[in-house]
Amino acid sequence: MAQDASLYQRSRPLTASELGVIPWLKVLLPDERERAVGDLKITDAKAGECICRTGRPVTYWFGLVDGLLKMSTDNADGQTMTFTGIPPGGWFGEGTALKRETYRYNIQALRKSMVAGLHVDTFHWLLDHSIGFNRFVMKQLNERLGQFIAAREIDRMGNPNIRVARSLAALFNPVLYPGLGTVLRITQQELAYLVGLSRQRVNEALTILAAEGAIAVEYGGLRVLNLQALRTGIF
DNA sequence: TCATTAAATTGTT
DNA sequence: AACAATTTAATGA
Repeated sequence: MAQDASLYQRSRPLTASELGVIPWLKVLLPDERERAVGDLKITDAKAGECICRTGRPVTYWFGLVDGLLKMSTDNADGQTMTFTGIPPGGWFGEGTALKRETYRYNIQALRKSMVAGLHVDTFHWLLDHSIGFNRFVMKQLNERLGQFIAAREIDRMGNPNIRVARSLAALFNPVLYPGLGTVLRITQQELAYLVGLSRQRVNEALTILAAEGAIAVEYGGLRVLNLQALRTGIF
């Protein structure tokens, strides 16, 4: 339950390889890129730690360099509803950063993660100066909208197998998370937290999905063989 | 580089 | 929820 402030204090500049994971840097012009890189900070987040909590003022636009995050919100009953997971290369909070509001959801680290932050002022400067950056953010917002709608459907679905399948498909969404290849490093325990099922039920679902040929289960992760099948639930 | 040990992850009950 | 089996990571010769 560390505060945001302590996160920032542990921050440091990024290494070259860490910069390579940030998708939108590639669409910037040299001078824009220089300014953005100069302002980027990176911090470690321990497993279970909160990156941002609802109600806190926005100071940074966040992106994941390494690890796995979960985006969720607490509804009135105290139940937490998970919208989506965020794999490396994913950036979030642009909606709230745009309006300089407070966060509307929680971002929690599912395992030890490295989180990069860009100050909102620089975020706005990029919006004012870079066409490429605007295009990236717009595409991101549009995709996110679709994800939130899909998340509602997933939560309504009773069949856990389909639920796991859809959640995996969401994690693999290549537009929103371009940094991801075909292998997803996620343990079944982490996936269970993400989907909101028990680990053994997730294990069962994964076995079925593997038998259908949609994925291949590996130690400490899995490989997506048929993304279309995961999305539609038709094999 | 290889062997041994510890830790993490998975598959079952 | 607890167990055993398996895989990876770490350690040291």
